[in-house]
Amino acid sequence: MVMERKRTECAALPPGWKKEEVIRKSGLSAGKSDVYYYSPSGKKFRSKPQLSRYLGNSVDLACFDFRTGKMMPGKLQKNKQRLRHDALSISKGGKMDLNTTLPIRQTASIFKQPITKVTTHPGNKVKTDLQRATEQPRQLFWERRLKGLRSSDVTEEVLRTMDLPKGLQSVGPDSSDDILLSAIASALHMSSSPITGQMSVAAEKNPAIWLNTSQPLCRAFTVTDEHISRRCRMNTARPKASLLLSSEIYSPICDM
DNA sequence: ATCCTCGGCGA
DNA sequence: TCGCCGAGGAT
Repeated sequence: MVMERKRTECAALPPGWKKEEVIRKSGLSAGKSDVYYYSPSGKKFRSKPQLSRYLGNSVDLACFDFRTGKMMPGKLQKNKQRLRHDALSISKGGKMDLNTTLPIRQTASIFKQPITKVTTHPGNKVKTDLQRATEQPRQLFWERRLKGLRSSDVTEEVLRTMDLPKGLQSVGPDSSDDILLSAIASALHMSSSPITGQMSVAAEKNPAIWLNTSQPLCRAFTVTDEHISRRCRMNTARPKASLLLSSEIYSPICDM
């Protein structure tokens, strides 16, 4: 007979996290117990440091008691954040777990090593630049993977694709309007800085070298007063909440 | 290969 | 004593 073990939802952690307590049944430590936690994706955690590393700053475990699974106010113990090899977070299903803390190598490597993030390096222009040190590397033309993606509403019907204004022109290989649309929509979401398109003239001739990966694959464009006034007139005609994503963010594009 | 379990080290 | 994690055995 197989002993079923209860994994109980842990209220102190984000939804989906389960806790399990296993009693040791033999050996010198018989009668003692081990506590494990399971992420929503099924990855097993067997210590507080391991859990802390995984959740990062999104959850403050300072007063979290690993054994009981409850927050214990007034229990401010030290919580050092060592980086060790279980940073490689492929879960049981073979899928990469989401929400892993940043400075950790997520790509496959025969060496299970964390990334040492150097943010202070006098004399080195690049690494001293906080913007660049924080920025994740991006694949050139990564937008191509967005090809074919369509938005849909709750009834699963594919919504009308948005038309791009003639002023926007694509740059790079495999240039098509649907990729460009996805790229711009993505850029608006991901970046807090202005979307300008590819400013460098060289990017048009040799995008593989001159491409600015934080900008969408389109030529530099300008928005005129004419665009904006037309935009305002369209406002009242737009159907409400037709997109799951924020229509406010998309609106400058779809009707311009 | 992964998973489970208990030993054993260090705080 | 307890938390953490290595490592051997199980699967």
